[in-house]
Amino acid sequence: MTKQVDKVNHMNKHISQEIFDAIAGLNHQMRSRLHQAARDKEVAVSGMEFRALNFIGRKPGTTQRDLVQHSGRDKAQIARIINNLRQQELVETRPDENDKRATRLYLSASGQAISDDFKTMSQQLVGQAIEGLSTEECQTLLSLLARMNRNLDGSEA
Amino acid sequence: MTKQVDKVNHMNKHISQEIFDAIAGLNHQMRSRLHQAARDKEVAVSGMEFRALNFIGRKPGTTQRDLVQHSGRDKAQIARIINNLRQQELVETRPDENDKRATRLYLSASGQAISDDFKTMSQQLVGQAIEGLSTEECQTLLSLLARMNRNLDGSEA
DNA sequence: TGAATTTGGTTGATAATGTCATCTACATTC
DNA sequence: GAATGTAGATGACATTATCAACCAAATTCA
Repeated sequence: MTKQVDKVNHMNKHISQEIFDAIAGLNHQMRSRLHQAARDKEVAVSGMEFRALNFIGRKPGTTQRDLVQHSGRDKAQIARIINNLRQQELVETRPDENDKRATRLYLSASGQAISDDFKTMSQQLVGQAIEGLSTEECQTLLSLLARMNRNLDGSEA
Repeated sequence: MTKQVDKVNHMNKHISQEIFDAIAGLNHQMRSRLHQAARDKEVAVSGMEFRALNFIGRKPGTTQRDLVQHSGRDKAQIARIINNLRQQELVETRPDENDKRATRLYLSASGQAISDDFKTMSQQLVGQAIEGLSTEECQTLLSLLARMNRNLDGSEA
């Protein structure tokens, strides 16, 4: 394992730099375009809020805790995002039966609508980014990214 | 070309979503760890400042304009970053001979040192992320990311 | 040449994102 | 039942990003 790392590091010092830059650049591009698209469509939800909506849409009944775990963000940030969404009545909450501390999260109808809207936008965006890439290449990309994410997730105590 | 996009979109609607999430997640992980590492080492330079240092190191004599173009960031942000770096005496500036508006940017000795320091950190970080990936896989990853970046760069007027 | 426009860079205002520490109420452990 | 852990809320703050308005030098072109 460590041997592998050394080998890679030794072979291409500059590649890590480029990978870092490439990811940062892509992320920024995607964010700012999504932001722009949202403004154009006058959707009053910002990036992280959208991602939270999406997550809740995929997993109705999740908790903030789950969101924190999945996103890696600070719980304070998540709490505020959820609070915003709740005030805009895009998510509804129900207390957990078993654990009175936790609140379970669901999309409201308008939340669902916005989530769908935004999903379409982000699909178009990513679609544009992966224009010319074959399905296999997308799969490869995704699996590589996933592995990297796992490497980083696992490492920190 | 368009046929290709449609095909991909049709085949895997959810993949774009996952790619988006994966990139955002990776970016966040890398940023926050780099930030942490910087704090630990008591390097008083933050993420974007570091990237600017790096860029200037790679291309001595660049201008803010180049940085804006390369990074895709707002010129106001770049201006402030450069200003900070200049105040910390990490970059030096010389007026452009031909164009009296422009100022050319160079690393000072301490700027160079910090840049090197930071480069090592980010290499370790990315090294950790790509642990277990073969050199070929890294190359593939990088070329896919680069293609995506190009797709997005080219598209917006 | 001189007016109009563009371009490199600066500044102010403000929004979005992220981090840390502290606090509460409930849950779990022992 | 006391100690400890966990879900979430809140205050304070730093970083990152965007937009608009601005100045001065450069370029265009009438």
